[in-house]
Amino acid sequence: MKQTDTKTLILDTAQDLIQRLGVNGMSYQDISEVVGIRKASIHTHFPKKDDLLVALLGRYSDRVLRVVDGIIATSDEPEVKLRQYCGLFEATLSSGSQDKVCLYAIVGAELVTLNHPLGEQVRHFYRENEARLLFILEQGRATGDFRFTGESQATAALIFSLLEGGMLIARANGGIVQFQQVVEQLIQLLKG
Amino acid sequence: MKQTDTKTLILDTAQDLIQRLGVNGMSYQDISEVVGIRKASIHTHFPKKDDLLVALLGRYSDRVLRVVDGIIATSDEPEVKLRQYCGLFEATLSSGSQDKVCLYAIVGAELVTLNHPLGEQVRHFYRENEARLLFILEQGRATGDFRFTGESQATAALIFSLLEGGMLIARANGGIVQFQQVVEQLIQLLKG
DNA sequence: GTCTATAGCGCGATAGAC
DNA sequence: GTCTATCGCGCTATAGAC
Repeated sequence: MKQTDTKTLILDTAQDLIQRLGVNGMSYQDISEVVGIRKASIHTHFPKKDDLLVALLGRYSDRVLRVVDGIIATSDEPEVKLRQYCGLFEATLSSGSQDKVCLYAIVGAELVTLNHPLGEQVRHFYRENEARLLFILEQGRATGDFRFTGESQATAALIFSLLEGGMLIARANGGIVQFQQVVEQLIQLLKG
Repeated sequence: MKQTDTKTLILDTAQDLIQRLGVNGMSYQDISEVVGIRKASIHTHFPKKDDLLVALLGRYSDRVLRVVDGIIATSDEPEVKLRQYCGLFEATLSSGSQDKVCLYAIVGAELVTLNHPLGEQVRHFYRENEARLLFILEQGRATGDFRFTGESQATAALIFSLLEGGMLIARANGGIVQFQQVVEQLIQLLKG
């Protein structure tokens, strides 16, 4: 297994910084100070900042969706699957440096300032997550775990909006405890 | 009634720009091009950028909370009040320039990059909104309009997170129609 | 692949004329 | 109150030595 090469170190650092400061709040200089190389050297690995962002968003999306697919593939009850899915977001909120939110929550807020194809990557991540939530919800309705009325698709969008927004709100006010309570309340509402 | 003086024009323009681009994506130069004065002239009204931001966040918060208090003060059913509250966010999404979200959603995403006392203003806005949602929810439980189980406080945080996050998600994917469907689904869940 | 050095630009902010 | 002009800074990005 390859050790953490410089390219990976740059991506890891950039991800941490963006999850706290946003794309427009992070610079190559910030990365260089953490990684321990000069900012000019970063351009060797990612010539343009957009090159770095494309790679970073792709890696993050791939990782998350792979884990989510793993959760869905289990034989656990739908409620357990949903709790595990929400747990991914909760883990992000408390991992590594403080004040971190989902990468795609903060990048989504900066959507209008992004160049192609970054906006499309954001849309793709949102759609893929909602599709997986839809699957869990319909499975839960079939088993009787969930008893809510209305459209499953709208409920999937509701949950995803809630999780992404919840991280931003919790970071500013209430912290991880409030986030956990919100998730628990969501489960209660879905169980009717 | 005083005409739209330059100071108000600057605030209006800055608000529109920030709701689309964020604080770190908007500049005095951007404002000057819309208002039609030189960027140096903006410093006459708001010497530092933070001065402008403090004034803007204060004005926005005051306006929203005043409207919300008006909604609460009516004799409408709690469900109607909640729909009107959510309607405020929906109206923002489709008002003026496209791709706008709640000012405090995008500023909240940039929270870590803000200087004092901007972070505290963000927290205040979130708390005040959750408090008003809590009032509506408990009134709805008392009247029987809402039949959900669990904590009202967590549910208030849930709704607020959902609305702020929903605007960001809807702007990127799904648009105002999805936002409306999510709100409708929320009401369904609360009515049990 | 990393370094030094620098170009070129946009930013917030200030000085001083009108 | 608005203007022109400019400062100083941080940013992305590039050139060229090692």
